[in-house]
Amino acid sequence: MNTAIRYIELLRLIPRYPQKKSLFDLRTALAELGFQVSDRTIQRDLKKLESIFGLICDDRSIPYGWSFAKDANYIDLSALDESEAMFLSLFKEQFDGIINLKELPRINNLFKRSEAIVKSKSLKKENWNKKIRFIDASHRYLPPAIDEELSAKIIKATLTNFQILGTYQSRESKKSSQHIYNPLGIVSHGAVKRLICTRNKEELIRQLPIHRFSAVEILSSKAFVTQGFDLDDYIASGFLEYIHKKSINLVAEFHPKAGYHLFETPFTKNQRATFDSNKNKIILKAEVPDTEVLRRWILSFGSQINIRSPKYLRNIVANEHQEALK
Amino acid sequence: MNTAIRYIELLRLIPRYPQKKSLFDLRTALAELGFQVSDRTIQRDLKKLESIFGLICDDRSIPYGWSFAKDANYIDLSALDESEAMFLSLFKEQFDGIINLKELPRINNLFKRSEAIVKSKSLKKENWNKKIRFIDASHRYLPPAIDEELSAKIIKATLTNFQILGTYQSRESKKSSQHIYNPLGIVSHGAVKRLICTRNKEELIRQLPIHRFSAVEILSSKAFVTQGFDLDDYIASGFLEYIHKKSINLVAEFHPKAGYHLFETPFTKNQRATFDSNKNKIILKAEVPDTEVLRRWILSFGSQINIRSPKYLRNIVANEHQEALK
DNA sequence: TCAACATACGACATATAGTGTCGCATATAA
DNA sequence: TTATATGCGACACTATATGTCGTATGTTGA
Repeated sequence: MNTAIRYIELLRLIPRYPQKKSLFDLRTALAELGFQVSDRTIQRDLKKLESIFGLICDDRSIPYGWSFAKDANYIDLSALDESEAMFLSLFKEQFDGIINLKELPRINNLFKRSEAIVKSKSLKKENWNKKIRFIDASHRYLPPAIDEELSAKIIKATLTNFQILGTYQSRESKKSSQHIYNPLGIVSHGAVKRLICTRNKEELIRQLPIHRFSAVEILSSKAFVTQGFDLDDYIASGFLEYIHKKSINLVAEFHPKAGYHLFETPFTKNQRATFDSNKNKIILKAEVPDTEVLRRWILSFGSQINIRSPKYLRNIVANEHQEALK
Repeated sequence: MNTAIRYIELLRLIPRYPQKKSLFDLRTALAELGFQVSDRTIQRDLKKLESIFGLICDDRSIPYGWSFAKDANYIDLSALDESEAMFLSLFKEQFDGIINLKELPRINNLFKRSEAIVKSKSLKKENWNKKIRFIDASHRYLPPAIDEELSAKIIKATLTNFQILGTYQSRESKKSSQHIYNPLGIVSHGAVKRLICTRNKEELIRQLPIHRFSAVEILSSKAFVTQGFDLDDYIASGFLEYIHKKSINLVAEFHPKAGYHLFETPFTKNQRATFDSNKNKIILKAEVPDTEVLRRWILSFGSQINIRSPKYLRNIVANEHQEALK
C-alpha cells in the first residue's frame, strides 16, 4: 500500500522531457515526503513504471536521468515544473473572471498548485512573479455574480434535455416569477451566460441571462424541443448580438499609427491590409458581418478611421459622431 | 505492482462529488481495463485510498457511492466526467489561438482527453456539442504568428536572467539587425507579447514584440539588470499603453439601453451606477486611470454616452467626434 | 411485514510482491 | 590511475495483497 502511493508520488516528481531528474534527486524528494527507502528500491520502481507510464531513461551518462515522454498518456501525473507553473498562474491571471474555475476544478487545482510553486522561495528570490504581466487590450467588465450550483443545474438540464422549474427576475419588472422552461442551449457572451429556452408550452424562444435566476430545480420530465432549432443558426440570425447585415465588404482607411497593428494581429483571416504611401494611410479590406460589435470597433478608433465602403455604414458612423456632439 | 497501477486506474474512475460510483460500477470498469479482481479487493482498495486521496464514501444507502472530495489535493486524478469534458473542449475552442497550448502541455493533455469524450457516441447522440457556444463581446484580433521555440527561449532567458543574442526586425526598417539584449520582463498585451529589455550596455529600455524576432540564442552571460527597474512601475508609467492621467473621477451618462449592463457586469469594482428616472439616463461614477483603452471604450459607445466629468476628457471626446466628421 | 436477495466487512490461509543487503561491474571525476 | 559514485543481479526475509467464507446488515418487492 505504502508502495503504491510511493509510486504515485514518484511519478509526480518526474519532470517532462527534456528535463530530467537523477536517482539522487528523486530519492531526496521522496525522503522529504516521508518515503525513506533504499536506492535500490527506487531503481526498481522506475524500471517497473517505465513502460507503463511512458518514462524515458537517459542512460547516455551516469547518473541516469528520468523523465516523462512528451506524449505520454499519463503526462498529467508528471511533475509541475517551474516554467509551466509560471505560465499557468499567468494564464489564470489573464482569464480569471472570464472563465468559471468552479466549472473546471481540474484546471483550478492546477492553478492552485502553480501558485504554490510560483510563490515558493526559490522563485521569489529570482523575482519570477515580477517578470511577466498581462495587460488588457480592451476594457474588461467584471463578471456578474453567479450562484455556482444554480448555474451547474441549468447547464446539466440543458445537456441532458430535462425541463427546469426556475424563478427568474426579468430586466424590466422588479418582481420575479416562476415558470417551467425547456432549455435549448447556452450561449456565453462576454462575461454573461444566457440560457436559450422556451417557456413551458410556448413557442417563443427566449434568452435569459443565467445570473438573473434566483432558484432552479431540474424536473424529471423531458424538455420539449423546438422542432428544427439549431443553436448556430439562432446565433447567426442575430437575436443575441444584433447582426445588421450578414456580410459586407468593408473598406476602411487608418492613420498609420492606429492601423499598423493590422499587419501583425489581423482583423480577420480574409483581411487585405495595404499601405498607401501617397495618402500616408493604411487601407483595410475585409468581408465581415455588419454587427454591433463591428460598429463599436469602428467608433472606438474615433478620428483615426475613415470608412470608405459600404456607404450606408459610413453614413451611420458619421451620424453617430454628429449625434454624439450634441 | 499490478496493484499499484490498479490503484491509479481506480482513482481515475472515481468521479468528483456530488457524483458517485458504486462498487459494481467500479468493478465493471476495472474489469474492462483488464483488472479482474474480487469485489472484496476493490472494497479494500477504496478503504485504503480513502484517507490518503480524500475520497468520500456515501454510506447512507447501500450500495455505497464513492467520489472524490471537491477540494481533494489529488483531484487531478479523478475521472473526467462528461460535463467537465464538455466545458474543457468549449473552453479550448474559445481560447485556441490566444493561449499557447505548447506552453501548457498538461492543459493540452486535458483537452485531448476531453475531446475524446465529447466525440464519443453517447454525447454525439445527445448533441451536447451543439448546445453550448461562445460569442465574443468585443472584436478579437487574430494572434501574430509566433515561433514557439523562439518564444520559449526568450521567456526562459527572462526568467533566469540570461542575456539573449537576438535578430530583430524593427517596425520602421525593413532590414533586421542582431544585438545582445538584457531581458527585464515580458508583457502580454492583447494578442501581442513584448520583451521589455535593454540592448547590450545601453540604458534605454525597449519594448520589442516577440514575434518580430527571427532568431534567438540564450547566452551564458548573466543579464545586466537596470538598477531599480520594476515591471509594474514601468507599466504604470504608461510606456506600453498610453496612460494620460493616473486617476480621474469619471462621471458618464448612458442611454438606459446601452448602460443597463453596468448593473450586472460592472465597469470597475469601485463603480457607482444609478438610474436617473427624471432624465431617463444611467449615471456611472468611477475612479479610473485615463488611458487609451478608456478613451476607446468611451468612443465605442458613440452617441449613447455623455461624459460629464472631467471636463477636459469631455472636450477631447467631443473634439474626436468633430475630427471624425471631417 | 417478511422472505429473498444484495451488499459490506471481519477473519484466515495462502500467494505474491516488495525490501534491504551485499557484491560486482562499470562509469565518472580528480 | 585511483577513489568514488552509480547501476544492477541475486538472495533471504518481510510485508502486503488476495480469494474465500461466514455473518451481519440493508434493500426490495410481493
